[in-house]
Amino acid sequence: MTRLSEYLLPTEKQAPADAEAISHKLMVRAGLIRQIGAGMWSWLPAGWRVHQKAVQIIREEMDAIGGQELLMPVLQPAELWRKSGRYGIEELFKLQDRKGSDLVLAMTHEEAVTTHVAQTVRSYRDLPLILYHFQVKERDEPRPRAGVLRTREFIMKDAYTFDRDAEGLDERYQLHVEAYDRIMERTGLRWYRVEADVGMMGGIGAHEYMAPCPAGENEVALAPGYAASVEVACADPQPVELPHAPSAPKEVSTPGITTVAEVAGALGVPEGALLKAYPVVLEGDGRMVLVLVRGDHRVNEIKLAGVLGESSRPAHPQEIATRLGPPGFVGPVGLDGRVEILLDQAALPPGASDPPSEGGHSGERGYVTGANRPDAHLLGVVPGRDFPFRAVDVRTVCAGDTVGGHPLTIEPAIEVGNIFKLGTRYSVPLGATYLDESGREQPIWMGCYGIGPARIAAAAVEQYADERGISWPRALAPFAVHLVTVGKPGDPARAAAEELYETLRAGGVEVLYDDRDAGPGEKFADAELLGCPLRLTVGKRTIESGEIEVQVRRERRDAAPIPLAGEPAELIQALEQLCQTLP
RNA sequence: CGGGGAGUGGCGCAGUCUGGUAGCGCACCCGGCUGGGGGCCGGGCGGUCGCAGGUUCAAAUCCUGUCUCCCCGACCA
Repeated sequence: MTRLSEYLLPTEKQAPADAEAISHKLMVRAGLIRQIGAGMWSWLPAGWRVHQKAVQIIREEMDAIGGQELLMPVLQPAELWRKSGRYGIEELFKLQDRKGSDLVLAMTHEEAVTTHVAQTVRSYRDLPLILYHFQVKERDEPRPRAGVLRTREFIMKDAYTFDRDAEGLDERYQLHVEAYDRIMERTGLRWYRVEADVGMMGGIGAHEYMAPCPAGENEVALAPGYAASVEVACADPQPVELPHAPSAPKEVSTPGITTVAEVAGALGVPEGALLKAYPVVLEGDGRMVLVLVRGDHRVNEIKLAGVLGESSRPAHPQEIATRLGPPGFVGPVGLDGRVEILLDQAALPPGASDPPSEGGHSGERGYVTGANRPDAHLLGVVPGRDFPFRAVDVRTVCAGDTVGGHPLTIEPAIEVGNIFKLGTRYSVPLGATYLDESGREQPIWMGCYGIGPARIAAAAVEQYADERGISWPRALAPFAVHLVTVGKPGDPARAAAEELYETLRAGGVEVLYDDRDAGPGEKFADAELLGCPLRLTVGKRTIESGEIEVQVRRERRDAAPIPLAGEPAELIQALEQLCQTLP
C-alpha cells in the first residue's frame, strides 16, 4: 500500500516552538498536519487517513439509523441567515460577490437543510427524515488554538432530523444517542455523554460527547453513574463549619478588606463561611438581582440564566454603589426589598429548605456578609432570619462535592460531538411545514447532531500519547501495521521484508513499509512517533530465527512473533487476530 | 476585545542592548564508513533577517508604521 521512501510523511524531531497542546505538537511532529494560518490546517496524507477513519465510522453508524448522506454548500446567500435571525452572529464569515450580493460562509447548515426540506416536504407522509453530510464549517473564531482542536475551518458531520411532532423528535433524538454512543465506542476514545446547556431555547434537551484530555477546553463533572458538563452539573456541597450566630448580626470593622480570601483570613473563618454577593442586572428590563453563593463557591452564569429565564450581566460598580452599597462590602441585610435576593441552595441553613417565617432563635449558625457600608462586614447573618431570599441552584460544582454520596471529580475534556433538540426554531422562520391528516399546516420538529472527526483524532492523540509519540486506537490508526526493515540495502533481510510487504498488501492489510535507507534508530523512532498499533521488524535476526518480531505500540509490548515462512493466509489471519485484541 | 510573547534557511535557535554586510544544531544534497534504537568522517546547497518607509557612509541591529503567528483571559451560534 505505502512505501515510506515515497510517502509524504514529514516527521520532525522538534515540535514547533509555539505548540503547547500534546496533540498539536505530536500531530505536527508525526507529519499528520501542517498549518497554513491561524486556525487553518492542512491534513497531510497520513493525517487524512486518520480523519477518514473517523469519518467512515460516523458514516456507517449514521447509515445504520437510516441517515441519508447528502452535500450542501458552504457558500450561501446572506438572505437565508437573515431569515433565520443568525446573520448578526459575530463568528459568521460574511462576504460579497462581484455584484455586491451579500454571502456568508456557513458555520452550520440548519438554514440550508431546512430550506430544502421546506421546498420538498409537503405531507406527514414524507416524515420523518434523517439527513446528514460531512462538510467544511467556517467560523471566525476569536481565538483558534491547540492545533486542530479549535480551528476556523473544519469538517463536521452534521445531521438534521425532521419529525411531525415532539414525540417523533424524541425518537429521532434517541436514535442519535444510540448511534453516537456506538461511534464513540468504536473510536476507542475514553468518552462521556454529558447533559449539556440547552441555552435560552427552552430546555428541550441537549447532550455533549466529551473526551477527557489535558488540552480540553470544557470541564466535565464525573462521579460513579454521573457525568455532566460543569456548566450544568449539580451536586451536594461539601459541608462548611459555620460559627455560632449571635441573636442578631454583629458589625465588625474590616477596613479596606474586600476579597473573600482577605475577609476570611482577617476574621479567622473558612471561606465557605462567607456569603459572596454577586449583583447582576437583567438584560431585559434592567432589574437588579442580588445573587448569593457561599464564599468558596462560584456563580455559574449558565445555571443563573436558567433560573432567571434570561441573560444577565454583572452590575457595574456605579450601579452597585447607587442601589446597594459600596462595592466590596455588599450584603443582603437591610436591603428592604430593594432587590430580589437569590440564595444558592448550597448556602441554605442546615435543615432548612424554605425561609423560616419569622424571627430567629439562639443556637443558629451564621455567615459573614458585607454590611452595605464602607469598611464593614456582618457576623452571624442567618438567611431567612436576617434577610428574605429565594433558594436556587446557581453555583458551579467543585471537585469533592458529592452526587449520591460519591465524590465528584472534574476533568478537562474536549467536546467531540453534540446533539440538540431544535424544535421549531428553524422550521418556523424558514417555512418548513407539512400538512397533517386533517390537512392542517404544521411546523416540522427538528433536531441537529454534530460530530467532529478532527477532534476525535486529536482527542485520541491527547489521551493515548506517551513520551515517544502517538499511540492510536486501532480504529483510527493511519495504518494497522508499520513494517520496518533494518539492515543495509542488499541484505537478505531486505528481500524478506519486500516479500512480506507484498504479502500483507495482497492480503488487504493496511501497511506502511519503512523501506528507507536509514538507521534502525531513526526508523523505530519514527514508527513510535506515528503510532500505528503494530510494528513488524524484519532484520538479520528475522532471517536467523525465522520469526517476524511484533511489537504492540501501546505499552511498547512484544507480542508473539510470527513465522516468516508460514502460509500467507495464516500470516494475515494471525495479524488480524492480534489486531482484534488491541485497544 | 484585554494582557503577554515571537517573526533570522525546512525545524529549533544565537546575533539586536553597543550599527560595519549573517551564524550554530538538526534536516537536506554528494562521497565514504556503520547497520537492531535518532551512529561516524569529509565535502556541499540553501536566508534581500515578516513587510513598508525613515535615520546613517553603512541597518537583522536605531526610529515610525504595518502585517502575521503563539500563549493566557474574555468569547464560543
